[in-house]
Amino acid sequence: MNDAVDVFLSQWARERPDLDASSMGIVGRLGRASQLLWRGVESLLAEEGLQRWEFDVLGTLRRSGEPYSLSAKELVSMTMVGSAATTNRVDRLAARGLVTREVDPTNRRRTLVTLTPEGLELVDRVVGLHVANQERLLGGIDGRDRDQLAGLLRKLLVSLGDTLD
Amino acid sequence: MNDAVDVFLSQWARERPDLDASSMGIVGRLGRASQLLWRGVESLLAEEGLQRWEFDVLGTLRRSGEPYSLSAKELVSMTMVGSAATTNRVDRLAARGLVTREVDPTNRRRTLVTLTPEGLELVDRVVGLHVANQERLLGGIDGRDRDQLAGLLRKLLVSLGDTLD
DNA sequence: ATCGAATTGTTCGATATCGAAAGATTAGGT
DNA sequence: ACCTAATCTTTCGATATCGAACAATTCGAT
Repeated sequence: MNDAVDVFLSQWARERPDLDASSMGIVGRLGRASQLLWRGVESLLAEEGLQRWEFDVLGTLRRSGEPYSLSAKELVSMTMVGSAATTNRVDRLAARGLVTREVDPTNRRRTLVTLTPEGLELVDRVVGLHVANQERLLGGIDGRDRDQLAGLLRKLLVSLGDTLD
Repeated sequence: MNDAVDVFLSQWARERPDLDASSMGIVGRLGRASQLLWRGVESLLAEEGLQRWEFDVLGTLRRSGEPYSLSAKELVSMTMVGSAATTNRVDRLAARGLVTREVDPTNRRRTLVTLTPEGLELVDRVVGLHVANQERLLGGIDGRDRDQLAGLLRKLLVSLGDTLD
């Protein structure tokens, strides 16, 4: 059984036999797998009335622990999206009543974003479904392979400098 | 050494110990690794005056072989981007003189997109640098791990249904 | 106390994407 | 031949993002 990247690689091998395309295969498969997995994630979230970016923000607040409150800056660094997009996201979540936005009284430059009870209830319910769904999406590879994959990805990430300061 | 996903996972483990977050770890690491690798790819392409989507289209035409010509529909299916975006991309590449757009005389519903000599020269030069760059980006993991990773990703992709018709 | 630099968020303009509707062409059945 | 359905591409409106410019606040040195 071939995957879509096999075709990609054989085309390059035919057209440019001078190049060793094996590293293209890894980068290509990583991107492709990530894309397909996230598509599966999005489809579950959509059933619960959430977009991926919404779950991203709500989940970030939730996993930060009580009082489920982060500054805009912290959200930026934890979600890997820019400050402009974060402003926009918080606007829309606040409009849905899932978070509140308030000025931090101890430092009025900061905006505190906090889960509302509705937001907390929603994210706590959806995260369970989300985990089960990811389990299902990975169902095609068994536990041993899964551990191996996790380990290799971790090694790759560390080598790419994906560490926290 | 921890990667950024370790923190993510330990936060969830603290807040929701009832959930088994290991599958979240795989999906998260895949997405993260893919993001970081593509960032490295983009940075090389930018040095050559190309954006990722441009290389994506030019490379797709190049690897299709002579006469380096595909219909818009074929481009859509090979690049995984919608038809509206493809129209837009071809517009801009044609404006740069890297491809031509012509109506297929044998079926005037079809638009044929073809590499110009300039486009061919460019993509043939850049793809070599691109491959070397990907080799560099993956430099942190050795050959054995790389093969293992490629195999696992391939298995995952097949299980996700990423096959060609 | 006050001025300039640093920090934090928001606004603005540009960019790229998608889905749905529309336009143009071809194929198929009668 | 003709009409309808199918195919292929483009257009349009909506969405989400980014970087740079801007505004507000705080910090630090004098």
